[in-house]
Amino acid sequence: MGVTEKRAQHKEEFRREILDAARDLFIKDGYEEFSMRKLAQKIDYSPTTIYLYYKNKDDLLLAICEEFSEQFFTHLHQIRMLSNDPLESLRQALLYFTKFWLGNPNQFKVFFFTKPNVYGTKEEFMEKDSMARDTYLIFREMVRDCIKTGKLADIDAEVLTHAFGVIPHGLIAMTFYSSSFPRADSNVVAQTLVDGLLRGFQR
Amino acid sequence: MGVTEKRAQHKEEFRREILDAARDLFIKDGYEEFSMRKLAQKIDYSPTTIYLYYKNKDDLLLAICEEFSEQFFTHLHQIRMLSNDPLESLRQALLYFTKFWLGNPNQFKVFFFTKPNVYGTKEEFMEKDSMARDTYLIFREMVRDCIKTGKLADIDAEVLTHAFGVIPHGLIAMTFYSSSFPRADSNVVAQTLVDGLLRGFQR
DNA sequence: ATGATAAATTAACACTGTTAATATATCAGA
DNA sequence: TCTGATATATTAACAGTGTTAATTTATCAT
Repeated sequence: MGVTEKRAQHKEEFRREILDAARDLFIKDGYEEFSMRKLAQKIDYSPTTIYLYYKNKDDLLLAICEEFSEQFFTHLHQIRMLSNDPLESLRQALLYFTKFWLGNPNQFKVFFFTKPNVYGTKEEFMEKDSMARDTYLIFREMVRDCIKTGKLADIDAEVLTHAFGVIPHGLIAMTFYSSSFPRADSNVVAQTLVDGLLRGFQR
Repeated sequence: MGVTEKRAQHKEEFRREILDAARDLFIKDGYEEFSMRKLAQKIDYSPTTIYLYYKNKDDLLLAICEEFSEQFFTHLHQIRMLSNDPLESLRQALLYFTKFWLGNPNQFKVFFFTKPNVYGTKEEFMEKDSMARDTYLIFREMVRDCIKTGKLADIDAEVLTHAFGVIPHGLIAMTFYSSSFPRADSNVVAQTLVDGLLRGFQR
């Protein structure tokens, strides 16, 4: 192995090391606690060193998001394959997301509440290849499956996808951000909402 | 008028002046741009002067929230009085919130996405008298109206209130925070969601 | 005019993400 | 092994945040 290759490999290893530390810090101490300086301290390097491996904070957060998106995609894929009832698949997908994010609030925060958004604009998200985009696309396909097979009302698929997305999104956002406002048990509300909405859109 | 009263009055006037400037800065330049230092500059005082009139940033934000909550409460009250159909009232209330917040994203942000929450914990919110609490209570009452009159399924009122709250909440949060992800027209989705959910919960 | 009180200010602290300039380590070729 | 180049890491700095303590300035009754 040439020296340039060895260098490249080492660089890749270090990138991973930083990413792992970042994910740990993120999950353990939370989004609010995360900072480049704290990450630097954790990996025993100066804060600026990180910038040699990741363009900036967003770049690092994006890498974390992509890791999780891979999980999402794989899971949705399985759900879709395992059942012949597209309505049941969609229900499971919705409950999967709510359950996952209820258990990983910080991950939810990076994903949806980073300013500016880690995935850029709506257009950039759709143009650039990413696991997050693939996840969105397969989710939309699951909604389309329901419409095509006549399980759901023939409403515009984009609208319906968006509408269903609101459920886990709103629920988690409410649970973790709007903690002042009275709330019932999140899991119960999730079940109720998913059931209610699927019933409401059935034709 | 005694001098102490004049002083007190002046103090109250100044509090208002700060509040007005704060609201302006907030609505115009947005939540992210708002800072105590910028507010101070706007009213031509030093940053620390504000602290003589408001305990801290949260205290100031709370005051803004209460102003808006008064609007909410009044509006919900009207809606409830004007119609005999509780289901229609609830529908209007939900659309009112979505519409209001779509037009006032920054207000939504203070309300639900301030860390720590301006209204404190769930318990503090329910114990302490506030316009926000009154708004929540009347909204819950509207949900109860629907259940009592048999318009909605007999599900726990807290759960149902929470579930309905998720709709405007999730929709706005998605629109303004998760701007990377593909979205259909927010107003269309709002209509679709409210209709769908009300249908799903009808008995 | 003096002394007390109220009001406003300056200085400071401990943070944040990020850049430019600088120092240190690594390694190929002479 | 010494030199020069390159890659890597560090320090110093900027402009910003909310907030507190100490200090100055203004107001007003005696």
